[in-house]
Amino acid sequence: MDNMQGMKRTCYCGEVLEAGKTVTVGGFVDTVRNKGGILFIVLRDRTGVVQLTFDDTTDPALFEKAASCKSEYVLLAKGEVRERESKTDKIATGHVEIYVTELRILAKAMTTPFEITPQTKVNEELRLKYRYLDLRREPLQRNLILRHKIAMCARQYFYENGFLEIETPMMMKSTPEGARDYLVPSRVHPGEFYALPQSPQIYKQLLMVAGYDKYIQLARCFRDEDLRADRQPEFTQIDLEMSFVDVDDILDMAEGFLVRLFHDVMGRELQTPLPRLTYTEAMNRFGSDKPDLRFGMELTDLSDAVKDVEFAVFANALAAGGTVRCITAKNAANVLTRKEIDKLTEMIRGIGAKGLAYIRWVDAEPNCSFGKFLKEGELDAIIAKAGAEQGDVVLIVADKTSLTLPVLGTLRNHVAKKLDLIPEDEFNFLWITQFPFFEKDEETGEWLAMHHPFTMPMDECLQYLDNAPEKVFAKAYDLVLNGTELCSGSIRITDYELQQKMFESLGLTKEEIDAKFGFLVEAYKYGAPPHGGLGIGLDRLTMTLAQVDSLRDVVAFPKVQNARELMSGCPSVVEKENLDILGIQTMEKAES
RNA sequence: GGCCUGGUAGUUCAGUUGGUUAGAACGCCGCCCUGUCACGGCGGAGGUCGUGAGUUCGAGUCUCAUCCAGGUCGCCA
Repeated sequence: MDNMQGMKRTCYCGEVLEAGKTVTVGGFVDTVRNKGGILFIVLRDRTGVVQLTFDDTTDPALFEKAASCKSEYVLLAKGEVRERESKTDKIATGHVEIYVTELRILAKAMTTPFEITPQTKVNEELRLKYRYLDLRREPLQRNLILRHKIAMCARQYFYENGFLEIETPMMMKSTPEGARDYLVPSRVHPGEFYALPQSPQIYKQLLMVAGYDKYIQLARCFRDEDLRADRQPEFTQIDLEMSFVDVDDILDMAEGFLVRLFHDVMGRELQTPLPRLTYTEAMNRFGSDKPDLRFGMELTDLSDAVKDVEFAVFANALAAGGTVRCITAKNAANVLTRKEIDKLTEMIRGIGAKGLAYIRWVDAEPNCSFGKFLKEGELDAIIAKAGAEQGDVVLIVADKTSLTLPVLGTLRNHVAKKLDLIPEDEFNFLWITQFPFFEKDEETGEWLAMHHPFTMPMDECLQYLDNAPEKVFAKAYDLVLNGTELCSGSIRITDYELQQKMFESLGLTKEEIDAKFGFLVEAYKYGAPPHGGLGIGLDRLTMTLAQVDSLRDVVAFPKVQNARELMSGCPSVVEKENLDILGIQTMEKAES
């Protein structure tokens, strides 16, 4: 094995573009192609690949050494860059090669458990166990580099706009967010715990009280909940907070960042202002508070058109104060066969719907699943309202409004995917504003805060706080991109009395308030400028811009569904004496 | 915690109503080849069919349990 003494890398593999120069490159062996008297090594680093060429007539010893190289060996090679005799346009450096005069083998490598190639079909479990090898692959490198560029752009943009980056603690008192906390035991205070932040919410609000009127942080956040493709237990937020602002100021600032991001990182122009929908409008039109606007297929209210129909499902839903609504899938009759509609029915039953009525219009006469209940002219009225024509399928759900809308929203996404209606390579942002302040617990009938209890109600709603919680909307907003929630924020309550009132309407006792956030309430008594902010999910943003389906593709060392990290195997059992120091008793983990 | 899908050479997969010695491609090892670039040619090694029970004369194949991974619902304001 060689060392680097006397040699220094002068450029990256992907930068070798010009013949005539002498360069030194370092990297991993991608492939070795030994033709007998001439030998090629493709060397790879994070910028790309370059071909090293060896000739057995010029230096037989060097040729032998090159011939001994295997995949993934780490090499340092010096030589003259030459025009190739036979060029290729398959790689960026395909018109040149390095005629190597000095070669160092800096490290040998075992045969890897899977091939390091851009496209892989390898089981993700194996790739995650050898994550450092998977990360050598070009797509993952590209994603992590994209992530870096987004983070850098965020810092630049917000720094230029006067934001200060301030770190908040990783060990803190539990915040009043909704998720379970990851806890850290205190050795000094046995039986007491820190929580890892679910977000820096409280600290950034206190920074506003402290007068640091524009704050930003790329904040690591932790939530101990079950994972999804778009949910990891630890994630990063571009977290910010501003003073002396109202909703529009914050949205404008965030939009400025997105414009800059798209220009600098994606090389595209973003039209602003971004569309803004209220929560109520989004639910009514798309059945979702994070609608994908890359396609239409909006919901239609059929309640009026079916109000006299003697079909028990519709009549019962309407009588109970519910609704009858539909989506109309244009030209879908061939794809959405009877069998497919049955599958859809089964799917929405899984999310609480009782069933799915449909009109499938293939031949001259539409086929209607509830046709026998219809009187003269009623089908025409429904079809007209739904805007259906021959070739279309109308999918109808009748139930409580709070169930019907999200079910159709799910159906809308599902059908759009099925019909291939979602354009690739399009980025469709929108803001959702005016979220309901309270949410009724279906079981207990209690009103709960939909956002954290420091969210400011809209000015015109304050009068309803005591008597009509359903009429109270919040100065809260989400940013949605292609159906993914990217960002969430609000204006905070800065008035001490109003904050007390909010706590009271949420049923918190004085003792509970004191114990949970006494210090925060106290802080607001010393004068707080109006403020608000938001947190942009860096992981999800990267995932969407990289056009991949899983956060695992944009996180260097992700965790799997059961929150384990397959490479190191953590979480892991710790020595009993360590637990004793912390005053923690655990069940003995069964050894298998 | 519920539901769905998957687990067979290093990797990706095939494997017939249950029946001889479980196959292919890529990778790996050896030899040959002076312009390859998915290099090519010849030869070779490599398997506890996730694990454990059961049914059977006989199980990769059928049954049950269990582990692992993915998706999803609950959950994540």
